[in-house]
Amino acid sequence: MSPVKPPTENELAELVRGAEEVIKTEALVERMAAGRPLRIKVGFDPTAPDLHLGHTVILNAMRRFQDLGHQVIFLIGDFTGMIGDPSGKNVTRKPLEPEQIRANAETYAEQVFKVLDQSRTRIRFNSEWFNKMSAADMIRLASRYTVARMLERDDFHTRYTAEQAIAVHEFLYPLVQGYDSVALEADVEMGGTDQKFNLLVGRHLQGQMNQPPQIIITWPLLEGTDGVQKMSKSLDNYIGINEPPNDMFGKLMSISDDLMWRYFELLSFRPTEEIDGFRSRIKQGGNPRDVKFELGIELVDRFHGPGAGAGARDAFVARFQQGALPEDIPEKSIAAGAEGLGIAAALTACGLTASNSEAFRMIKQGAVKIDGERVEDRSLTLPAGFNGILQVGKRRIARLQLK
RNA sequence: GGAGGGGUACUCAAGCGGUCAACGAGGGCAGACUGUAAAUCUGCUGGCUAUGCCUUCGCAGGUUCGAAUCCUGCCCCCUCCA
Repeated sequence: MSPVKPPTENELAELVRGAEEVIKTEALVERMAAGRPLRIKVGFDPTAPDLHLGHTVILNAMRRFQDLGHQVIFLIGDFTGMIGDPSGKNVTRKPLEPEQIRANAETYAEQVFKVLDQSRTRIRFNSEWFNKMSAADMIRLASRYTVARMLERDDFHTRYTAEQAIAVHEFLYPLVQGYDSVALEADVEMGGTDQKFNLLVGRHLQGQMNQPPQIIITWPLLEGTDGVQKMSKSLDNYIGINEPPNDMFGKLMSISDDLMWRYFELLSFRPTEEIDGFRSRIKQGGNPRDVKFELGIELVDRFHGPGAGAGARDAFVARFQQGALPEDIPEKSIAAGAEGLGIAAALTACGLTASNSEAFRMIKQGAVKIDGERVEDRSLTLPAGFNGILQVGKRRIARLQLK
């Protein structure tokens, strides 16, 4: 590996822009000054290869390190996956089949290299070293930490005081993750703020095993589109990186103005000065929506290629500012007799409502339209041969043809 | 092993023999307002062949004209003691 130049002050500032905490900054500066590529470790869950923008906060940080010449280790916790990160909801998982792990790794690769530099990334699995460990080794590892300190972990502490279950094996999770840093001789480990404890365990173990303790950088958990809770699939407040350009753009447009700045800070690669420029533009009376367009274009371009962002913006403007129907309306064709089909049944058949009951409710609330005309009558029957556009609310649309 | 507390709809949480498809809050959806913003206001939020019927309150039985509510057994969770 070629020598690496120490970062300028500005490079360092951009490197940790938005980071929650660096432990310790001096150590980071010092190690970066050494002139060798650092080993940047970040662990990922083996089961959730469906990435959303929240995951990319840390990918962006990894990319910034790579651009300065450092080496990123994308660690897939296939062994750790057997434990399940103690979040209170997870229980011990069945070990994944090797083929499944390989398939997930490939799915990861497809997605993360939209952000990461492939030439400076190594994908590793922690089963590489843990499968070779004996029970005795594991017990030795467990002896290096105390229960009292384990209970300091925020998550354990909360659950313990809230009288929720903590299984013994969950204590192994931080130890296993920490040991990964030893096995990899990590210089830096990054993770979400919820990972701080685990990352510190890595530092502790490295120190005990005569390695220089890793530097820790924690990143905030990005708020989801609701602006309050962290982005996650289960809360359905996420923006997936594989979502179609128009969906991605639309979701970004619906975030609050406050949240927009947060997204700029953590998701945009624009220099801080440029973002400050946007801020002052709005202070002088600019429409925040236009700045939000810039954010949407940048992110859609990143995941769908240059030009995709502008296309999504144009489609958005046409659809919502000019009231056009979207181009890609799902089409449904249903066989109905001469007597036609009831409106509720039709909506449900098109997947616009979950049940006939819901369809009736939607009609009652004035949410249902046929070819743009509001439906008032719940007993309306679509005649045989009907062909038109059904709508429930603003987003649920389908074209239905009765045969 | 012993004592006590608890399991209710997406989540939290009332209810403790009929008026309970189940209070309330959050979330979600829809309508109004807008920049598809956010905030706010309003409504809805089990299913159906729909002014009625069917299935839901950890699981399985039982008592009763009638049970989420009472009884029996089982499963699971928490606390304290050992």
